[in-house]
Amino acid sequence: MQKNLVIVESPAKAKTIEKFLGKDYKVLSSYGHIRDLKRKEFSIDIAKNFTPDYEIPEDKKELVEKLKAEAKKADVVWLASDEDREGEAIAWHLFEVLKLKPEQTKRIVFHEITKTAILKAIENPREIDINLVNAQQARRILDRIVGFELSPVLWKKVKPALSAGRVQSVAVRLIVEREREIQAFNTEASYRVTAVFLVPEEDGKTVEMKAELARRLKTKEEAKAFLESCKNASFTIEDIVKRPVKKSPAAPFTTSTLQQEAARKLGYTVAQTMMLAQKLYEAGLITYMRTDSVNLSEYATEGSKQAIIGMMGERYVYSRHFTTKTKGAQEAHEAIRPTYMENASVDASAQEKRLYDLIWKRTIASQMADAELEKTTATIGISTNDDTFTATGEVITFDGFLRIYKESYDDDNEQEDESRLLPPLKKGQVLDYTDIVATERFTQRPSRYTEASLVRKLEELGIGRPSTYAPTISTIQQREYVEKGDKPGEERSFNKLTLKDKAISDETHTEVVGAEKSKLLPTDIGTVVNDFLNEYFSKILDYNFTADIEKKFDEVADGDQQWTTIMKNFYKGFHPSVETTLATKTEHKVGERILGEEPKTGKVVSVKIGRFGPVVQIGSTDSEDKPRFARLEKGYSMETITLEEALGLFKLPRTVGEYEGKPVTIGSGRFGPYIRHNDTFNSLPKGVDPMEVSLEECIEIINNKREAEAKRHIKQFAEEPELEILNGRYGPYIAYKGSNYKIPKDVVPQDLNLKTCLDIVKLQSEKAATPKKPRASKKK
DNA sequence: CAGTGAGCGAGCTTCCGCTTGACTT
Repeated sequence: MQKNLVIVESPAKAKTIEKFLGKDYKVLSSYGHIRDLKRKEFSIDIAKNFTPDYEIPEDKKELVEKLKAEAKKADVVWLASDEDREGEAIAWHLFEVLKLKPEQTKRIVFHEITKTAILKAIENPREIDINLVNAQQARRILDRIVGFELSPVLWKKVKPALSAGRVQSVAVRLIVEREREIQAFNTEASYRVTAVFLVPEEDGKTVEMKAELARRLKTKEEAKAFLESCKNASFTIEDIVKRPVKKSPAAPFTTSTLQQEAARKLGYTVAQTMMLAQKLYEAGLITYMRTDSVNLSEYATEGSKQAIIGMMGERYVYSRHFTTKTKGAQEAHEAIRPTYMENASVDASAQEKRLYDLIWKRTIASQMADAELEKTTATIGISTNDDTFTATGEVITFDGFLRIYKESYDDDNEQEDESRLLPPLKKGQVLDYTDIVATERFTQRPSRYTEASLVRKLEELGIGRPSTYAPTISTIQQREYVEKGDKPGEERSFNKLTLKDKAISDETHTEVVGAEKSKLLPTDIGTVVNDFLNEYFSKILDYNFTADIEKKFDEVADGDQQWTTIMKNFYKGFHPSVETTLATKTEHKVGERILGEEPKTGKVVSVKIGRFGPVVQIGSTDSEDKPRFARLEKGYSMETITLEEALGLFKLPRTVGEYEGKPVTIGSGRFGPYIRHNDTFNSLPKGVDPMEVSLEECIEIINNKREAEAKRHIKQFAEEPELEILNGRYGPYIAYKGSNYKIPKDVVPQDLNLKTCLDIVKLQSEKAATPKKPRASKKK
């Protein structure tokens, strides 16, 4: 007979807690929410005060049955989900679904998973906070209304299977607007002047010292005049200022900052980071990885302190308590930190190790002393004018936390290295120069978002939660609103004036600027959808929408406001805009652009979003003959394509000749240009121009493919024609009755006989045949 | 993967936030 049942959200947490609580407690996990609005239906009865229609999803039914059975057996059920809006709702759904009785149910919360914290929580149970639950219901229902009313508008007006939502649509807006800012950006040039002075040292040698003119010069004439004035000038040190500077460590990791630093320092995508962190968490090596809190438990600060003293001594310790500044943070967990601070490294995969190392260092550094630096600024006067040069140097007098960890920034490569030391200088000292250079510099356009910098921006706006940053980024890419890609830089020439040996030289140099790798770029579809939503649903796309509505959810949580009132007010404004948008008949399709006329026929040439993406169309539907279509190939965008380029897309398919009595044609399909011959399709390799490719080249490609196809079949057995050894993308494998089986590495596939093949099949199908319920999601 | 698309027609697509699986031929 079980006395106590404790339910938490995560199974890893359950395992740990069970150890602390002993025999009288059974600890199970709910695996997050156990009930939600129906997946495929609207599930909200607007007329009945927004009554939600909840259901237990298919893949949760077995679990819920188990929880029900265990709850029945227990005297007391402790609902120990997280202490935030979602956690409270999970507790409430459990209470409802498991049909718990109030007198047998206790709601408890704890912020750290230690024995004392949990025992303390058990001593201080409370009841479910229905206001907090209602705030969650309001959040959930509002998101469903927005998503399920807006998306169908897009299906009708733009393209089927698109989506819109409170979070994803704003994420897309950020990316589209950044792209527009970049297009509209005007660079301004100015001249930056640097000088190299010679400073004599005590031993008679001289060292070079770099200095920069305190202001920038606007024009080439101005720069030239300035250098001219320096020709016969003398340079004197007018002032030397030394001042101490302190640097403090960054706060411990939250989900968002971990994603950013792992991207900058380790090159991980946000999804990768989360996957590795999950592994570390499940292995008990780090605390929970989805958090917006920078708080460390006392256990962690104490552990850090001991580790720092042990490694570096007392002087390096400085206990700090960080507080969250993030909008809408709910702080149900600790910051992300190592479970045990004494573990400087762990036994895990190479990638996991690197992530752990980052987390360990960041945590330790957050509990370390400030770094102390001495910054020296020398001002150098010019005898012939009022301008001054400044030389700066920096020395670290005490490394403090920098000994362990230095935070990275997105524009690190742009930053000048100031960590150099100035040579010994005296006030009044006169210096010679070796050269003075005026270089033309340009203002920089904003840079495109990376996955991680988009996460940072979303968090700053209070949009999205730690558990959704990675999924949101994947959604907007799946919908093809955004794609990750590179932008080549542009060549730009700049002017450089050098004063050396009392002569001024004038040179033009070139540089490549603005090259970007793995950035988020808006697609045509993303741009069209964004502009459409922004025009008709500007309120939802407003960067402050989430923050404003969150304030109202907080009022609900505090009991100052009915959740249904919030919904009524929102719906009153929102729903009519959906109705009118649907009713609005427009002459042109959303995003359509007329390019001109086809010279031969005079038919209208336009670009628009078709059923399968952006297309060029010649002719209209109301004319007698059907319009012709061509996909927009990569490299073209609806906003910039010209009439000539658009017409060029209709040059395919073209016939290049005949081979084996059958025509060879070049076409352009969903996956790029291809050669069609005798009902076979052969992709054209990259770099081959589909307009220029010759018949001979095509024949070679066709034959190569045939050869590869022939090599695909390694072996087959007369006794069992259904079994084949094939060569695939991942090497040789066995294909048998519609399934594929891996061939062990130490086996030469040619040497396999039928029996060993069947053994492999048998072995692997047994392994795979863990009798789990079939996956709910079906693939098309 | 599959190389399509103005209308005969049915039915489908979609949100955000909480969790971890089952897949890697």
